[in-house]
Amino acid sequence: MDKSNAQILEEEFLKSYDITKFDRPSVTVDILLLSIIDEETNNYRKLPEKNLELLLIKRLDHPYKNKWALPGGFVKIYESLETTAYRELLEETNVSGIYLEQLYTYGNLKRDPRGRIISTAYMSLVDSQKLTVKPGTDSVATKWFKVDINLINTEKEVSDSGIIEFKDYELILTHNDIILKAVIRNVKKITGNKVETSKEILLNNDIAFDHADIIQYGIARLRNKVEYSSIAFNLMPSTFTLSELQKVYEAILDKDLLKANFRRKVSKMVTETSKSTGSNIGHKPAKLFTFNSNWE
Amino acid sequence: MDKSNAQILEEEFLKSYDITKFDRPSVTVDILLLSIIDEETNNYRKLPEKNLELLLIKRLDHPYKNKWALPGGFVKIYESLETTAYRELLEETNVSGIYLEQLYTYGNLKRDPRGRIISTAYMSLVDSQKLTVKPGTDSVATKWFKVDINLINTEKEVSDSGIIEFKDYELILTHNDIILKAVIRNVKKITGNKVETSKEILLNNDIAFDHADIIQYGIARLRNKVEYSSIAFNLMPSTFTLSELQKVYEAILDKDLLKANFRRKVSKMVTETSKSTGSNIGHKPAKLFTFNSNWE
DNA sequence: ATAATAGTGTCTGTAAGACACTATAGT
DNA sequence: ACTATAGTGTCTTACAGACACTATTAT
Repeated sequence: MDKSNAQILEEEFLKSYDITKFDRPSVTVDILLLSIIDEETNNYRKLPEKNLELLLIKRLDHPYKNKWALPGGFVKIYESLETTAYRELLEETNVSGIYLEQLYTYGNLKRDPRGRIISTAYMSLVDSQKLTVKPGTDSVATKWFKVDINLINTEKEVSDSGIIEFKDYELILTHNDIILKAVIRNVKKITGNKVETSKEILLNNDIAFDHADIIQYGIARLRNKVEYSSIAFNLMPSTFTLSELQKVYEAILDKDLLKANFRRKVSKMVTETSKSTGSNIGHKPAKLFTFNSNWE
Repeated sequence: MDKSNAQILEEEFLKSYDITKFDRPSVTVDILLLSIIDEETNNYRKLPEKNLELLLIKRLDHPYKNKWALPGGFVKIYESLETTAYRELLEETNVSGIYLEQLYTYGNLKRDPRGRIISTAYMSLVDSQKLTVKPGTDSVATKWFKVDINLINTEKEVSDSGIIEFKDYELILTHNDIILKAVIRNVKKITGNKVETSKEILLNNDIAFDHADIIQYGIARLRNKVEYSSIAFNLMPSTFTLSELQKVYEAILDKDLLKANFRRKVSKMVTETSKSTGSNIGHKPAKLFTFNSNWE
């Protein structure tokens, strides 16, 4: 009886509560869609190099007209954030059920000139073989860009009040002749016991909004996660050779790995199949593996 | 000339663009404010036990009237997410400049009965000695709860389509006689190469909204981060003994650590001072240390 | 034979975990 | 003497990194 009374009171409260009367921001979702794409090779016996690539859309309208942006859009009132992300992904790639992970929510006041817009960034990974919109054959406005991020400068300032460290990363996105560049500064401020980090875009000509920041953050997360999780398998087809897997790791980490060590590292995450790669490849065939879903 | 033309076009576009005409969600910030609080002890020569505690507010209004909730509030149109978080922290604790880290953004449709409300959760860590509102002397509606999270059940279902794993965590929050309990199920679905995770609240009587979920997520993040970062020092005063530091690690991780191993692990993160703990403590005095801001 | 990939064995150094031991203050 | 904390030394195991070596296929 008491409880049902409380329920009635709550219902009455909610009936008279009009949330729309408060001034509030808009919310969007931006998606860092990543894939591994093979480089062309003319040597039949050489394995193709693999690159980490990212989907960008050329903006046809203001603001940031003609600049390149992450796919994304407004969160509808009847959609969860994930639903919005999956809807955008389906619109851009025609694939569903792919890997999706929330990255970070960007809420600075001036990040969008249209007004107060908060954006939750997601990272999505897809095996390029599943893409119906193949790289190269896509529309004018949607292109896959090879991603390069390099640490180009570090500075350290020591003072009485603490330490300030800068790490400047150069982000280079390439699609044929189109080259987009940005420099993102990561700031680490140490005062007493407290470590504070912040970011700043030092240079950016062609990447819309704060998307250069999102890209750098997402790639850093991927590089970190690939070292201890099975996240890279989201970029692989259902069967693959260990060399292919290694090239994916190398594309993500942007460094060469030693074969023997790599194989030891992934050994528990993969299962050997009875099949091997076909013939006419000019070298020893390799065993095909699948992801070991019993890992961990 | 061309550029200024484009600028004029952009300005015109923005002038006619009214973002408020779209239906949109509201945004709040919720804060997981954590501190380490000493247990009372009657033995003068024993060091006090330390507990990880969390600030909750008893809701005086609907919805979830009389339930306990994380401090938080609506993001004002002129505030960044961080600004909102710091404002809320200042209101609750009267301390500024403390550690703050974004956790996750919760955007499910039904998470708040008042309407469509998206919430970005932050985790904040504070040295309890800095708190002006001391635990115990606080207002009726604001209390510090000891946090316990235990894995109480795991299940694994293997089928043709993949593997589903459940991990059920029991969350217990205690403040004197007040005991709040919830059970949060973490689901891991493995299909092919893809690993998908989701969460579900199985049982929850006294914790408002989806805050039990946020608490479990934040504590998991803290437990993870304490192993490889200097995050725990945000909970320490400017000088401390290694035993005190160890007790903080033990409170966070909820397990005992071996002294020699612990000291090796933190050795590079601390700097020895010339001072030691005072006298009349019934045992050998300990050296005082500070955080080594040159670490990493 | 040569070019290319496939696959394995072993050494070294570092770090984590377990455990045993010594030292010191106050009653 | 006893209680409690402070502080160090060493053994084992596991794992990451470097490197050397063998095997197989197509031209």
